[in-house]
Amino acid sequence: MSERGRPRSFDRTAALERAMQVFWEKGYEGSSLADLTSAMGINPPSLYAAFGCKEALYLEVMELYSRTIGTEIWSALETVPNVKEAIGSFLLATARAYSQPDQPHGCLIALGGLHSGEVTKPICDALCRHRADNIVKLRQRLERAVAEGELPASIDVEAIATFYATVQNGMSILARDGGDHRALKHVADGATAAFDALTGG
Amino acid sequence: MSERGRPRSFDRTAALERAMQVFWEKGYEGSSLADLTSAMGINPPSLYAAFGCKEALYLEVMELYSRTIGTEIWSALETVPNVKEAIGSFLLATARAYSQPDQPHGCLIALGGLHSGEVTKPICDALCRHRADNIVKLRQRLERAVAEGELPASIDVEAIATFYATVQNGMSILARDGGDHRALKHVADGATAAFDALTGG
DNA sequence: CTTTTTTTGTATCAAACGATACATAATTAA
DNA sequence: TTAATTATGTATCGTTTGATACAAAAAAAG
Repeated sequence: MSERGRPRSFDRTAALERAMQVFWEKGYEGSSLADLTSAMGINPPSLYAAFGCKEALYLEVMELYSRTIGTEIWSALETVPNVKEAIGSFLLATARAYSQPDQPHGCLIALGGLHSGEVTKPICDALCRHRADNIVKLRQRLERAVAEGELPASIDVEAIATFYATVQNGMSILARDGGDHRALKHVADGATAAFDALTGG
Repeated sequence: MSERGRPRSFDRTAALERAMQVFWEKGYEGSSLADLTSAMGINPPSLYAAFGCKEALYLEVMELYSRTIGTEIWSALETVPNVKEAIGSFLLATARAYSQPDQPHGCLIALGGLHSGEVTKPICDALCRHRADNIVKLRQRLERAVAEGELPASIDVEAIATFYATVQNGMSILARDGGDHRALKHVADGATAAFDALTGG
């Protein structure tokens, strides 16, 4: 790409990961440029040259989060054959991810942009889109189970998908309030135990 | 109390209610003094004379919210005799309150202070205390049901209370994302349907 | 009356905010 | 070499932030 001129003196990916930690912990509005540049180990002009602006940096952080932590949480939903076990594994992965001791608790996406005054419109839209996509993923997994004959076609897939996405989002708040892995696992187990009642089994 | 001096020219309670709307919609950091004074119909010196500072105003708003909207949501939990119906009513009241068309969607307390950088320490502590108290209220209701012989003593009351508080918190995020009363009711119904599985019935 | 007390509106404060101007340094291309 | 290009550090920009100083206004107390 750009080979001419003075080379960048920092690792762009490493800096982005540092920025993710800051935004994840403090939120968009709560993270000042000073917080970010300090954590990233660079000065403002380097940040603006490499990422554009604070908003663009946040959007890029969102994609990084989705690609790494997000994938970690959601992969089991597709890979586990039995639908109830798949959702159970997905919720346990959520409990695990949300209580990692070396990371901010809860989900960057679930907790972001919940107040209109604290994020820009593009960020709010992107966050809402990601959260809506979570419901879609769950619904499609349930539809697959119906297609495979594992669940009756009479179930309300949208309602059940919304239920599990809502439980997961609530787990982010629980994790932020200091809920440990044990507490999160109880919620995951409880929601899994509800599966039969929800699917009319 | 203070009868001497120039009388206040605005309704303190009405102004507090306006402030609640702003904080509820935009969050603490997202609400500027200009937003607040504009909505309250007063100038900064009047705000500071009547409420102290932005932080104190928010804390007072929290109490108002808890006393009004909060009571609206939680009263059924105590008044309904049957514990499953009590929790069901509590969740339906939540669904109703979170989707009022003339109010911000979701709960001021559930959505507040989720990012350390966006609130002061006293506010974060007060919000966490309120949310922890929600779990206590649910646990005590379950303990009452056990004492009344409605549920077996073998159940994990803390785990079940945490589950329902978590579902309720998730409903705030769903409501913020545009989830309507129908979607919220589905979640409430689903969580209520899970009651028997959770209580080993 | 006059004095005292409190509130009000205007105008503004110092600090923090996101974002840049600018000169210098470091690299490639000619 | 020289020119062109890009990144860096310092220092600072204009705005917005939460919060006040101040004088005028409006009430009760003496």
